[in-house]
Amino acid sequence: MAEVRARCEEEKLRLTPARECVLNALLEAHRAMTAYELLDRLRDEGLPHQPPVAYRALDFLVEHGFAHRIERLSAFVACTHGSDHHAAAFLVCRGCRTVAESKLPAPIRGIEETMSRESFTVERLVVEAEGLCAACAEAGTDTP
Amino acid sequence: MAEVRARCEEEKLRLTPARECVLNALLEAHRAMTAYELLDRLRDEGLPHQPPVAYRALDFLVEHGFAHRIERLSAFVACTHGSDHHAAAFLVCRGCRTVAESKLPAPIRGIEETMSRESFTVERLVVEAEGLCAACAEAGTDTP
DNA sequence: GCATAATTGTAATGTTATAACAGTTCGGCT
DNA sequence: AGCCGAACTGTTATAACATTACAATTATGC
Ligand SMILES: [Zn+2]
Ligand SMILES: [Zn+2]
Ligand SMILES: [Zn+2]
Ligand SMILES: [Zn+2]
Repeated sequence: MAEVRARCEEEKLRLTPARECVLNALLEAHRAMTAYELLDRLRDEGLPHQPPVAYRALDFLVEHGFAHRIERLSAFVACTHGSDHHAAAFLVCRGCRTVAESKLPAPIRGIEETMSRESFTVERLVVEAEGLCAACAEAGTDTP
Repeated sequence: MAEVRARCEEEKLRLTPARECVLNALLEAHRAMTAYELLDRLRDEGLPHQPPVAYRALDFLVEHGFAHRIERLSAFVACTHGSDHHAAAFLVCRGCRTVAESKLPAPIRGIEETMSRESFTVERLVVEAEGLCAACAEAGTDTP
């Protein structure tokens, strides 16, 4: 959080109350949260809590690399790697919705050939592995 | 479509009218369609058209590998590779919503180490590249 | 034929996301 | 200090996507 504040100072970004509240919630949760869960948090903090408030804060956080959207969950997590808008892969537990973030250093074999064959311009790459984390696999969340 | 009918015969799957109508729509479209677009199609064909009809047909088609869900679009495409429930990567054009499917032969470098470190069990892998297809890049869909 | 499992029909509801627009605050400029 | 335009906020309304629940029907194996 201190890191984030520093980066905002440095890059002249405005970390307004709603944005800070949303980021704090994500940092504390250590798991993916939906926009509406974040709205609840905003309400608890006495901040305005109509849907656009959360979505605007999330747009800001995602745009500047402080958070990521998890497509599989229609939900959001705090970024666990400092650097700006990097490509990443996510391990998404369907049991507890925790998300582990892994840097994505290498291009993905199999996709580049199709890309070049179709001359497709990639702007964003989504890589999400859905499954069970160690704790949920142990607990048998799949076959209760 | 003939192929699909053959596989259903072989595996004793019931390709009911709603399921067939939805699959036909997807095969003809050559692009991702939402559940509600498919409901319109069902209505046009005189079939029932409440949301669960489309979602149930799509569940069937996805489960048996005849279609894929594109998370980025909350939409669905027909599978362009015959074999059953294979991993795949998708090139998703944000201009025209066409989707190119690429087989995903190799594991993704960078994600396995995190997987094993966290002892995470992967059940499904989502790989979607969002960008512009050649036609849309040409047409300048991004800066109109 | 009869039990069972799979599928269908339908209403109601829940969840996720955006459009639109008036008002306010911020930062740079003169 | 006063003004401008850009960024941001507050709010209402609505669009788009998805599921629950339950009764009714149809297929399949014995
Ligand atoms: Zn990150
Ligand atoms: Zn878990
Ligand atoms: Zn496929
Ligand atoms: Zn296109």
